[in-house]
Amino acid sequence: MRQGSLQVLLWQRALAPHSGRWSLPGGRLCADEDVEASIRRQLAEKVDVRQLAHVEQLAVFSAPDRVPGERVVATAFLGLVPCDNDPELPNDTSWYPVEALPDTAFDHEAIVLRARNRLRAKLSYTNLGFALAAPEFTVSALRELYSAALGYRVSATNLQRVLSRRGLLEPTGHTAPPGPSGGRPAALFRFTAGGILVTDPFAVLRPPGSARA
Amino acid sequence: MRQGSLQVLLWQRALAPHSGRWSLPGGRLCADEDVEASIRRQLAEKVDVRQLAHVEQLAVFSAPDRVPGERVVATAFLGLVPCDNDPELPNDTSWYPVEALPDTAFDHEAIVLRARNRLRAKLSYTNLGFALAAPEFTVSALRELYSAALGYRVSATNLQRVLSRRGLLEPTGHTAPPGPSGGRPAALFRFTAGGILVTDPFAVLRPPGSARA
DNA sequence: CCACGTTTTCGATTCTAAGGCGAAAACCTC
DNA sequence: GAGGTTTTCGCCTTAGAATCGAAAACGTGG
Repeated sequence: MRQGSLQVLLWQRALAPHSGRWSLPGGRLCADEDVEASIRRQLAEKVDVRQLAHVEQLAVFSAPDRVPGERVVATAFLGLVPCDNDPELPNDTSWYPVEALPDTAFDHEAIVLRARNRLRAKLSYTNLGFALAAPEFTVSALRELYSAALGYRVSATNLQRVLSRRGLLEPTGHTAPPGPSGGRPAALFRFTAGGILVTDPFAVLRPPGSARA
Repeated sequence: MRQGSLQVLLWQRALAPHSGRWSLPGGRLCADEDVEASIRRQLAEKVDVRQLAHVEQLAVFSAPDRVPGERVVATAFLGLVPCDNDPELPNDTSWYPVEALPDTAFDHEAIVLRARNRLRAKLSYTNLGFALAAPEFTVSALRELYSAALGYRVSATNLQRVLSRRGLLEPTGHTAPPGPSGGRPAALFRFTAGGILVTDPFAVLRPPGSARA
């Protein structure tokens, strides 16, 4: 989340093929690492994004002609950077809004769209939002974050109650200063610890008599 | 679904490493195919499972030591065989209940468990069940299928209503003959066409005033 | 310092959809 | 035709999300 919109970190290719186009960070898998270790290493090498709040496998992209001249199979990952973490970026690296991508290399546009869809889906049934938010946040800020990521406006009232009911949200006791035009100071919240929690993947067709603790 | 339980197709390895153990069907990726084409080819070569009702990527397994002596990165797939399709099996191939796997090779047990979890999750919020069911089925048969796959008993009444409400189920007009002990003849249903439909991945936090068409 | 606009928060109500129960329907066998 | 079996359907309950509006807590400007 950057400047009110969902953005993706791209870097401009210097070498052929597709030199000059923008691509997702990545690189080759080494002998002593699995794919997740590899993508974390690639990110740490090229940009200062060592604290990814969340990393998960997205999909394998393996069309034989996806990279001209060479057979390359890519395992795509979805990684989330908290909005309060603004890493130093090299010149050839930049954030781009997911809805307005530049000229991308290979099949990376398709990968980005897939990642966006995965994020949208998971936002609603997990607490994945915590990976995008700052450690402490107001409900309004969280609402803007969800709205931008989901692509439609969500109700702040409902967002707070849904997340609270699920036990994902807890008040910190602090309050944020009101804006320049006044207004009641907003209470600050944080997500409860415990990593990604799937709210209820089997939401429907539950076992009988399981009134959901 | 075989004999009332969720089963997985395994074949017994003839060569080292792990000779004699049971493994998931698979093989090497060729130059002119993507991973999905590859897994379909592997299945068609080794067993008569050409009509998979559903195939989807599961995850990449890439621990450096997952296969001794050689670096092998595997893209695991989840494929579903309808319960009315009983393919001819070679001698070294067999169905095994997911809950009672034999001695498996490599990390294949973990892969199977991951696949089972994915199936369970998707059964509740997609119409993926159609890929396990016969073209026409009774609600009772569908209930048994869901119960076995999910691992707990579901109510036939509720199952029918939930699926119908979502527009995933439609009556064929035919009826199945009653069992040997009598009983009202069951109506036959089919899943509505249209491939896999995600019921509502954004189930919560919907756009305002969207009462779900 | 007091009325007014602003923003957040909280409670009450409505609405949707799943869960549960029992009666009725449609078949068998004896 | 009586009794047992299985399926089907309607009604009711319950949970949780959506909506609405009032109250709280702050600024600003007269």
